[in-house]
Amino acid sequence: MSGDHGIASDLKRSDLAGLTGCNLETIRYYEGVGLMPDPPRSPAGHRRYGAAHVERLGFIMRARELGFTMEEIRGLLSMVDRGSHTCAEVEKRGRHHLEVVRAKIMDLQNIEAVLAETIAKCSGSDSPECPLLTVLSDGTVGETD
Amino acid sequence: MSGDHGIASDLKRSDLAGLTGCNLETIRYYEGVGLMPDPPRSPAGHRRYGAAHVERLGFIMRARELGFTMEEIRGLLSMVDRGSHTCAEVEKRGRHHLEVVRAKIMDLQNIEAVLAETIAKCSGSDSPECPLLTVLSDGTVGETD
DNA sequence: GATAGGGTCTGTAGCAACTACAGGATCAAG
DNA sequence: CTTGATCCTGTAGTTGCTACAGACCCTATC
Repeated sequence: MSGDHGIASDLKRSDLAGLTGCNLETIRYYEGVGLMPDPPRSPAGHRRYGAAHVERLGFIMRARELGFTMEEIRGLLSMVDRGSHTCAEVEKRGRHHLEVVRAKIMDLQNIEAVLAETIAKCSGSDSPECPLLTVLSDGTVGETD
Repeated sequence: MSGDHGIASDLKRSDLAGLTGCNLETIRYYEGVGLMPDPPRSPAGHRRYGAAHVERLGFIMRARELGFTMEEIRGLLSMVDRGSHTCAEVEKRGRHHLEVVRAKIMDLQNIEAVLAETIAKCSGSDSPECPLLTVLSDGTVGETD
């Protein structure tokens, strides 16, 4: 029981990438912008990662998958790093992000409705007349005559 | 009846921006990337726009509002410019874009579901225990015990 | 006619969030 | 000991703009 017992230690950058599914270069990028800590180096200067890095990168990747921005992730991580996080604060940020996601969904649903409605009127013929081009040219949506 | 009869001619860049709602700098950007043609210039080199520019910029802006990429818009515009467009081809591209939009909506809806479900379990207390942090740390979604 | 203030011109840098090189050092296998 | 894979660094490219700096120019007022 001396801390690391061989689960994941002394990993190269490619190992970390392989384990997490993260792009190799992205790891370096995350280090550069301060989301990932600068890892210890081998005598020759090669990065060596441990289990903590795997976890932290996993956290970042899952947060990205949920659409959190880098700034939001930076905020969450620094709270956790300082040990100053509370469920209330995390929930607040999560709810804010949820609002953003819902707003994006609504934007896209509006787009989808206009596109679907317009395309439905397309003849699919070789004529240059096209409802979609009309919408783009005139901004006339959903006007049948 | 000599072509332009004063509806919109000899516009400055700021006029075009004001008429269309487009950002001033964005107009120059669209010219730079070839979506908008290089306009005629006044003797001093200032851009002068006409009704055709207003229309084309409107087309571009409406296409952007519908989420078309610059490349897609470039394609649509060059078809129209060449007069080689058919409703069938435009519809095809529209349908492709619609698929992309729908895929984005589904991605976001997945995110929304995970976020909403997770946040619903938050206590909102000052405890450091937080379902959202757990999901981000472990990737455990929707597992109650 | 001079001047003050705006608008316009160009080129360039910045944003998010990566991704992809180039050119060199190093490691691991045979 | 050599070869090829991997690693290192720095930098440029991506998408779609936006914003600035520093130099012009235009218009109105006195």
